[in-house]
Amino acid sequence: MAPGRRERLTRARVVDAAMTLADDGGLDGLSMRRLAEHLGVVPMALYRHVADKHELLDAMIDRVFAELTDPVDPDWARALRARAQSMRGALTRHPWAIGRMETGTPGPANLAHHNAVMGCLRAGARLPFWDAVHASSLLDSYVYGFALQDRTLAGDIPAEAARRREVVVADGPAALDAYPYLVEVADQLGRHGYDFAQEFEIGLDLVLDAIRGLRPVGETAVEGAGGPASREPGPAGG
Amino acid sequence: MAPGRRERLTRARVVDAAMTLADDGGLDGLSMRRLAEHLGVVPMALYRHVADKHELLDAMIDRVFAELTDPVDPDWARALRARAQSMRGALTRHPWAIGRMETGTPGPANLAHHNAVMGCLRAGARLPFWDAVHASSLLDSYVYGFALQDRTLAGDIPAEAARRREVVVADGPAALDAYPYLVEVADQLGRHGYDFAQEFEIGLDLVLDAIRGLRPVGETAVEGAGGPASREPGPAGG
DNA sequence: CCGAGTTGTGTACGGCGTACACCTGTCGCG
DNA sequence: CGCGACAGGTGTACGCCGTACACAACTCGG
Repeated sequence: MAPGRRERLTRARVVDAAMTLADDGGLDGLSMRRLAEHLGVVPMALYRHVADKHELLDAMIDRVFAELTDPVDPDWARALRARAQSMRGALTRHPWAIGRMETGTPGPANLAHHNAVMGCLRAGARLPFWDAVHASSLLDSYVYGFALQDRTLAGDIPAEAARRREVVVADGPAALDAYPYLVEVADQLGRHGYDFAQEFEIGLDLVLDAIRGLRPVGETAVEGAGGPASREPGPAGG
Repeated sequence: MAPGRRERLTRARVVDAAMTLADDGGLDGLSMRRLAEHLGVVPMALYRHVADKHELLDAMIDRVFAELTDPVDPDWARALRARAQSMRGALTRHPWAIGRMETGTPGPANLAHHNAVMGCLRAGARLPFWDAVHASSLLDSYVYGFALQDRTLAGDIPAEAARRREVVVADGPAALDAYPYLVEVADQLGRHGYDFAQEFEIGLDLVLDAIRGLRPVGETAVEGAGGPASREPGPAGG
């Protein structure tokens, strides 16, 4: 075997392999020992490159943020839409990430993303500071929340609808009458299917419209719009 | 010691204790062994009342759904608002639940909740079936997503803002220029504080307004509004 | 009072994260 | 070329974890 019969371990290689393992097998399937084996190395070797499992997870999260596209669209709404879509894509590829996106120490890609969103809202949409905060909160909440639901129900929806129906029925003979609206949902979804991507778009449109509604109508331009500058008091006193 | 010198173990008692442990200490702090000790019992005793840890978690989740209030307000928007607020309250009390609300087999309280929401939208707001689905998806996504962010940032916001600023600065001397909008956020939040409850209300209003916008204006009543009945094709062929 | 079934116990196994001491391969420098 | 230092990989070990399995003790209908 030539010089270095095995590729030297790197922090990057460790994080890469960890993401691969998590992508198929979930976070439960990711153990330091399995990760080490996957890399052809003894478990403790990993600790030369990450402080502990927690730090590894933080690094993985920032990798997810790093996958987000950075659109240059001058239309702020289109740019936000692209960011939201790219976030949903990343969270669909890495469902294990959802519960931890805003946990732990934020990495640089995380910071860059949130900075860019605020930039869209402040400089692009010309929103006053606190309106931009509200908009950012609403948008993030929607995207994260949607991904959260998407994640679990992402499988075969007609089958899942049928299964849910079984659950309801198992609850007792009168259950079908107790949950009439759920029965309708199960029936319709079973019949017509359900496209998460399209559902996401519909909600995203509603959210973006709501953000548009924050803009003072007839606003034209000028005034501190080029950069950050607060103009109003906070929403409350903490 | 009288008959049964120690209260008999019950599934309910097990789930209760598990929620207490999870409420302070998070899911990581909840182990079958600690739970058993907390109940003054040997670990394996728990397995007479829950099949395994997974089933225990499912039961805990349905307990969270069971905490939701069931408002009787005839105004559908007020009812939805109350439900959303009560969901946020429950998720704030039990932050460990957020990532698992829609995972695993849904329990009866879960079913009842979603059935009630669809009921509000179909019978109350008189939305066509697919609009009700969109509205439900949007509302749930917002509430879950908000809770997800709330959970991690729930601490002392000014301190957190300062910490974030440190993180940014640590990134390099030019970082403050690289993330101007984040710096603004950190400064403003540090100065004025941040009230999650109020932020939630603001976003919730926007979401409810958006849902109101789904209603055909001038709609008056009648037609299948009293109960489920599909009127349109699905959003896509899934 | 007894026998059966339910409920709690003891022991044990394999897997986990990781502390700590050790070996080894690599490279700068004389 | 030789060697010393040091970063990077290893081996062993500890204390947790979830839980399978066989057994003991309590409860209760007959």
